Amino acid sequence: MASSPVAPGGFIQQQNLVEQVADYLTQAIIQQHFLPGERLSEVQLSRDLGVSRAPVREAARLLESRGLLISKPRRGFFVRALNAVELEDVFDLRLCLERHAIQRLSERYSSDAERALKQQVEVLCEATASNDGTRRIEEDLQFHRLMIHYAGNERLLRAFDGLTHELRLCITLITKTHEAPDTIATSHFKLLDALGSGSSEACREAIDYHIGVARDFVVSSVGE
Amino acid sequence: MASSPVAPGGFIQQQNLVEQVADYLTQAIIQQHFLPGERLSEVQLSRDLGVSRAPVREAARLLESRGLLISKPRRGFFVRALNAVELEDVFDLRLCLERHAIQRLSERYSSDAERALKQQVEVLCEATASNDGTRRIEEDLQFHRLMIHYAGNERLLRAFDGLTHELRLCITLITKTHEAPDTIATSHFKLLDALGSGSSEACREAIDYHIGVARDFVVSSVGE
DNA sequence: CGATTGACGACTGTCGACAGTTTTACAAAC
DNA sequence: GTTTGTAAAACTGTCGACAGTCGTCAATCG
Repeated sequence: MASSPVAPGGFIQQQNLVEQVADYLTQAIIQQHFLPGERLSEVQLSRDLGVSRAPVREAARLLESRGLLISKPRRGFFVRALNAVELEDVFDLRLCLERHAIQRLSERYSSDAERALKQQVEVLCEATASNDGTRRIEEDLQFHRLMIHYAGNERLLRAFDGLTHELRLCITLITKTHEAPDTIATSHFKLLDALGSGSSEACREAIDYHIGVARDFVVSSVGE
Repeated sequence: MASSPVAPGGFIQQQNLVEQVADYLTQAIIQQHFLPGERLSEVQLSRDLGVSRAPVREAARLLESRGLLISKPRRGFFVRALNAVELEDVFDLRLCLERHAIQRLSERYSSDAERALKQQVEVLCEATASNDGTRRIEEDLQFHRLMIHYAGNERLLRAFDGLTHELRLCITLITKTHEAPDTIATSHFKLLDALGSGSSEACREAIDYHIGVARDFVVSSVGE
């Protein structure tokens, strides 16, 4: 979407303001225009965006529920700063969710799901080749999101989405380092192979390795 | 638990209108003063509670993030109605989280944790004997919350708390049916035994059985 | 020179009001 | 009796304003 902070003047007014502000804030946080720990002023934001404080507050509360902001009473909203421990917790929970998802999916693996996942791996490979780090990560997450989607538990998917919001907090840190493109592809193909084999042990092994690599990669990027 | 340093006795008057409204709404929904699917009018609520619409809106958004309400644009907030499928999804996710938690806990089972859990089982037994259905369920959930707390992943605990909010949606349905008191006690003691044995297989087996029973119990209560 | 205190400024929590939209009520036509 | 069209009522989304509170910083005191 619009990556640069737009000047308030002629902007489209199709969606509700809260979502627009939430999108703006999310992008601004991800792109580190607001640094971790930084305080956000409702008044300043509403002035900059040309809206009143009400939608700003609601958007901030939304981002708080997603873990991107934290609010201190009478102090306002602050950009969430993830430390190494919290990040490990996030990946531990992600492992928990994806283990369960791939287990459930292997029990009901349809040709539909297989086709969609294979296509997404191709999109991911393409994104990797394009050298757009952010897009690569988004397509990577999208693959896992699809996997959980086809696992057939909507509530599980919601939990995963909640995690990805937090992962995006340190997305720029991750994009700074470059993983070998072929590694990414083969790593995901192994997941597909495990699913195709129908072996729940193979699935668990594959996802454990996959998430473990991602965790080590991210945690080492953050704990500098 | 470190997260709720509740001051005992008459503590400071809550200064947060939003929290007060949220608590009121939560209780009203749990006690079915607002029925599932019912629409909540911001104006009416603010009149009834003697506050303006702003805190009501924020509280409603909070409850929306907890899954107790859902909002439709330009329509307002509605009490969430869980169908059987969603409820099964909730229990499937709960199984996912608790499997992981008991696994992690068995790896780091301390005498501290053991003591706290045993004490909580006693509290639970007491609550069961008191014939207060709501309190029994709350103490039951508290046991599981403690278990996940001692598993050492704060993020995992948050995910569990998000689930319990949804479970409370049908708490009255559950309390209407009565489980055998001794069954509840022994079921939790088995979890403690599994943890004490240090066997991850035993832990998994115990939690699978435990959550499975709870799921069947609740789903059969709802799917009238 | 360091600690304390008091005023100033900025900000959040809360409020009432207005505009546009959705729902409802009602009447007319078939 | 049913359907359709219209108008009123109610509601949400958004706005600007006010009051209480918190942090800052300079002036004062030890």
